[in-house]
Amino acid sequence: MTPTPLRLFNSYGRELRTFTPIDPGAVRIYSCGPTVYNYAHIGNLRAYVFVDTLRRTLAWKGYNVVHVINITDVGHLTSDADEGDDKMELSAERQQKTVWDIAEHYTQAFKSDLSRLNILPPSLWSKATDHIQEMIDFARHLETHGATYVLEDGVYFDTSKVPDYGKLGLLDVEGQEAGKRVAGVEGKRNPTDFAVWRFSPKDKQRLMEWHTPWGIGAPGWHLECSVMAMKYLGRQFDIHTGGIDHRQVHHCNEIAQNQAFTCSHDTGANWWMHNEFLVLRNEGGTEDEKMSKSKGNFLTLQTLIDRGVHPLVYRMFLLTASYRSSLEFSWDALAGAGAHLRRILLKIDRLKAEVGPADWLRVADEARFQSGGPFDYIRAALSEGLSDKALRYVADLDAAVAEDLHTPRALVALGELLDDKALTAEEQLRLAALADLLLGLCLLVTTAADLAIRPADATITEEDIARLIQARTDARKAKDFAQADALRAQLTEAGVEIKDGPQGTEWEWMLARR
RNA sequence: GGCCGGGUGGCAGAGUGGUCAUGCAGGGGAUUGCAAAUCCCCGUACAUCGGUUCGAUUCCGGUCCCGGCCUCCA
Repeated sequence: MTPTPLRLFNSYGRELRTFTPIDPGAVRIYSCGPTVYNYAHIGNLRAYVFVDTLRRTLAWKGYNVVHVINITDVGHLTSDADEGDDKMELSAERQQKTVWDIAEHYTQAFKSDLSRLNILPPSLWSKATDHIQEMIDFARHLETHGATYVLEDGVYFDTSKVPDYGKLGLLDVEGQEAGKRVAGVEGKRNPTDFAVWRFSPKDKQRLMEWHTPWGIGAPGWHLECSVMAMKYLGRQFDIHTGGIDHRQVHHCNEIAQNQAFTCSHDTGANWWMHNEFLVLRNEGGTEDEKMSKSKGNFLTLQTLIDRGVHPLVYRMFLLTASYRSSLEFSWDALAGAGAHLRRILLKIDRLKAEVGPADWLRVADEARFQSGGPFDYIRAALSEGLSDKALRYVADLDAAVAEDLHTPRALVALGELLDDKALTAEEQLRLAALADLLLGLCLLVTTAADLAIRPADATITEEDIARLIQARTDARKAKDFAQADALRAQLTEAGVEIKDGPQGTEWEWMLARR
């Protein structure tokens, strides 16, 4: 099998480029993480499934990966007009907790979401508040390079001091009208200038503030990423990821800070990659809208689970689209992904029964416990003895992800190989395990039955279900099919699906369908 | 207002200058007491109007509609 060279879309320049790491020993990745003042919504989580696909693809291609995700636990202002309150503080006040409790709670919730989605943990989590000293030092450094100036309410970055400001976002700096949507800050030299440090109001102590050479206040939110990425990954690393909304502002500003810091044209990362949004249709309307924490129109992973949707079904749903296309959320589409995944798992259940236990099957599971190592040895173990025909599917999978992480194509390949009668059962199972290295759907360790989870609003008890099923079995024995069908209808009504097999009648919660 | 990106069958979503996406849903059949699962079969979708071309859903231009960013946000 000839591997397809990995090509990744670089937002910086907007082009597909063949990936080559700076250091062949390890690919360094930085991902913008969450601000931990609320639960992550399922749109936020798309960003991390995307990065996970990137990491799996790199591991599949034989690379070591060092991956940093930051936790923003510094409150940033809810808006320019709303000074004094910040998100962390608001959240703390509302819940009568300290900001540290808030940060800890939502950080844990976030990590738990990633784990439920089978996302490989990063090599390092880095918290903004652990890097205050470094942020001050960094800002000072910028100052000595003449890239900042001080205004009444903060230290500002002068974006005219940097070459090509806004190139990543294709910003038309000249054409931007300052304050078009928001009252601009008095005294800014350029509309695109941004705060490196924001001073606290003179008359009010904020819950989170720090002393600096310029005054008391909190770091601007672009600062932390520049500082932490540089600290852990170096002045120039391989890939920086984030949501598409960061392309025009946050990342442009990060790049500007990096360039001013290093006095160079280097942006800080060779690849800047951005995932598109998950969008939600307006209530009753035809217009789509992104999910947004501040707008409150969001769904959490837990909401999905409460409605009987397994987290891996959500992951499956995300994989049906390219990370660079916006994806329309609907319960129908989600149910479709669930039905699809369920069918795949049923097939794999059958294959497992046919093939029986094997050492290579145990190896397949090890990918779940990797945290940055290449998948080479796993691929080797799984690929042993594959026919040419089977190897062509491996090449298909490889080509799919090599083309900018094209998971929809990988799913097509998976569907085809599970259908291909020219393959042996063992080959199909080995190939499914190989595909799962890239997809991360836990195909070999999850069963179709696992997907069916009890919806939070289910009222019937397991005991009642068992009783009804027994009654139906008795009715069937007595050939009272009318009674048997009535009992089935009763169970269906309660959200329970039953099926008669050779081992008797089994039941499952029906997959959530709105 | 400026900049960027879209509009593909019932739904989601690939892709391409000229016979195929795929999945889900739906229809028909086999099988089943009925179902489930499985197997077989089934759909002239490419916003719109012009242009280029032997040929355009795919290239170019106009129009309409939608989204993102310009404010914290994946």
